[in-house]
Amino acid sequence: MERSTKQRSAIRDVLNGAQRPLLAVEVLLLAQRSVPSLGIATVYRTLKSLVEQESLQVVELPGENPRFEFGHGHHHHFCCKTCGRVFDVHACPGNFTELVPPGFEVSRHELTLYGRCAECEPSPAA
Amino acid sequence: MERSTKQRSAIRDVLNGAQRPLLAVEVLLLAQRSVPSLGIATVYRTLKSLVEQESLQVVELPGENPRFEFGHGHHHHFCCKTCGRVFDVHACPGNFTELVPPGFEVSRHELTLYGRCAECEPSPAA
DNA sequence: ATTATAATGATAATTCATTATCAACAAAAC
DNA sequence: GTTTTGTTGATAATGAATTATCATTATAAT
Repeated sequence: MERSTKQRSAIRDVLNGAQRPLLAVEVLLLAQRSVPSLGIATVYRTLKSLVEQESLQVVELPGENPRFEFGHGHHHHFCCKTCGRVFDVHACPGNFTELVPPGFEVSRHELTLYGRCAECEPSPAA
Repeated sequence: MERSTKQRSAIRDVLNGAQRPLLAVEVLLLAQRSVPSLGIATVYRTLKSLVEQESLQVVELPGENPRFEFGHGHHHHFCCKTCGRVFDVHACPGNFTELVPPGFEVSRHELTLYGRCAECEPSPAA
């Protein structure tokens, strides 16, 4: 049977606590705060099984490594070009069916916004 | 000086002819119609220099390898889940500034639509 | 506390796209 | 046609993320 370990709890907690999707490396670093000995292999193993067994979602942004977050409905993402962090955007402009030519059928969409997050300074030469 | 070769013309022609961004492998296969001996190394070399020197744009879709297309203004993409091809979508819903929390600044956006293209059959059990 | 075995962590191995290497080839100048 | 040297293609090498291996550790039942 499956055992409960401090490593898995730490990884779960980190994913639950973050308000944003995390890279495997981010999970590692954040979870090492509670379990310093944590290795990257355990992170990958746990992420993989969470994705297979539960509601952990894989978030893929263009040209970036997969991020992970516990699912909470349809939403989009904002990527800060300064700090590289990705935030959830819970608003959605709606359906984009009318953007495509006749004969095309839209079933899903992904929207990624880029810019500067609230915590990052505006560029010096304003 | 730079030399003009049949390989480069073939690659250029393929990129110009396609109405959509192409993977390196797609460029290879399409260009081999005119130059059967064409190797993948030449494709990568040519794509790289075109991106550096000219208006060849890199199109990154979530979880996919980069595609390439000659630039023609701001637009988005439609990815057919059946055939895997990516098409240009020249319409744009506009700016998404109001979707993000105060303090956040949106400078760019990427929109990817998924569904079925006009050439692919609808799923059998309608 | 003992035991069975699932889980961990260090790291080797894998995967796969992309890049480097280099001998053979070919474009452009002469 | 000959020469110069940029270009090509086969393939080895690289890089980076992820996965497998395996001895060790730790959970949970007894």
